[in-house]
Amino acid sequence: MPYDPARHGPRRIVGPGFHGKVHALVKQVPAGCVTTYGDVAEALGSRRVARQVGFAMAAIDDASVPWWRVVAAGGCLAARSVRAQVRALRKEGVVVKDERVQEFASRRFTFGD
DNA sequence: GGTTTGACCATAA
DNA sequence: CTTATGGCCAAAC
Repeated sequence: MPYDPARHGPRRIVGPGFHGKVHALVKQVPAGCVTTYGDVAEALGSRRVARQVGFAMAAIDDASVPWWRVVAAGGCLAARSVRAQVRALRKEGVVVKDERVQEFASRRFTFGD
């Protein structure tokens, strides 16, 4: 039985601890730049929580978090709606080709480094 | 409180 | 290039 908001209530937009941190970091990414799940994970402590970062992104149901600036390692797009992500990125001047961010290295945004 | 599930990543073959 | 595998862990159920 899938999740039914009508009966189980709304999902937490800004979840506890982990989600909150992920969202906060993603909001720090300036327009025209991209970051990776791994980088966000590393900023949170371990690269290995990259999955959870993705999970946190999936929980986003709000436009306040620029989720489209988060891509997979190597500049690959891995969002659920790659189409929408490409559109959003190109709108900000990011060149995307074949689900790959061009000039990824220079467009990459790092948090603590 | 155990099981399932994920928008991942690095490594190996 | 592809496929397989292990790892890690929060949140949902």
